[in-house]
Amino acid sequence: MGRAPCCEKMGMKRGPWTPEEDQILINYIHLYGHSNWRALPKHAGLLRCGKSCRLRWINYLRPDIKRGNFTPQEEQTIINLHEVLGNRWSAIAAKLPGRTDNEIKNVWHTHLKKRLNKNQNNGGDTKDINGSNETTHEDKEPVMVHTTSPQQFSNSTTTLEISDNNNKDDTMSYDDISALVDESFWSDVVSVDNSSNNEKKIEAWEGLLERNSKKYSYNNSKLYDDDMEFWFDLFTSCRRIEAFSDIPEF
DNA sequence: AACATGGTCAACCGCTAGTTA
DNA sequence: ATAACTAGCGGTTGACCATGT
Repeated sequence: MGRAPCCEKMGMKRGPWTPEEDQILINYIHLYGHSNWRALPKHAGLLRCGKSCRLRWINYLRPDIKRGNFTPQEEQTIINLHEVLGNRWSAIAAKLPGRTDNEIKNVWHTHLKKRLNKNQNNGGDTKDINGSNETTHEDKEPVMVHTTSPQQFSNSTTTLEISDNNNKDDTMSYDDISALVDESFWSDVVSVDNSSNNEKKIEAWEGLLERNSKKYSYNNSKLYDDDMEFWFDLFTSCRRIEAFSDIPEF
C-alpha cells in the first residue's frame, strides 16, 4: 500500500472544466471506456490528471446523472439515511439513483444540516423536510420510511454476535430474531398503539439494537460493512428512526 | 453604485482499501 | 510478503453568484 505519486503537479491543468474538455472526455469514454483512469487523460489528449477526469465523469458527465433540485422526498431520504449511515455519502448516494455522493454531501451541508439544526433549536422537536411536525417516540402514527417484510431479508445469512463475552448464548441468528419479531410485529409497528404487547416487542427489539450498537463499533467494521444492507433494512423497516436516536453512532 | 456577507457547488486534497507485480 | 500502484471516499476549498446594507 502506498500513495500515488503526485503527477498532478507536473503541468496538469486544474480548475473548472471547459466544454471542449468535457466533450473530449465523453467521446473517449464512449469509445474506450474508463478501465484505467490514470492512463485515460494521456490517451484522450487531456492535460488533466486521472483523478480529475474520474471526478468530472462521475459527478457531472455520466449519462445517468439526475440534474436539478432535490425533491422533498429525496431530501427526506437523505436525512433518514444519514441518521443510519452517518457521513457515508457514497452509501447514501447508492440509495438515490442519479445522485452523486458529492451532490448529496453538498446538499447536506448547505441545506439539510442547517434545517435540522434549526428545527432542533425550535423546542427540540424535529420536523420533516416539509416542515410538518414529526411524530416523536410516543406518537401514535408512525411513518414507515420504507417497508420491508421480514421475508425480504430472510435470505440473509447474517448472524449477529451479541457482544457480551461472558454469555455464550448471546449469539442471535436471523431465526432468533424472527422468533422474537413475529409477523404481527411488522404490522403492529406500522400502527403502534400502547398495548403492552407491542411495547414489549419494541423494547425487546430496541434492547437488541442497543446491544448490537455497542458491539458494532469500528473494531467490527468488516462485519458492519457486510451487514450494511441488513442494518439499513432493519432500521428503516422496524419503526421510525427517531426511536433509535439514543443509540450511539457506529 | 459599491462593497460586504453568505450560500452554493464544482473541484481539489489527502487518505485508505484493494489490486497487482 | 511486500512495495508500488490505482480507485474511491470524505473533508475542504475557493470561485462564483445573489442578496443585503
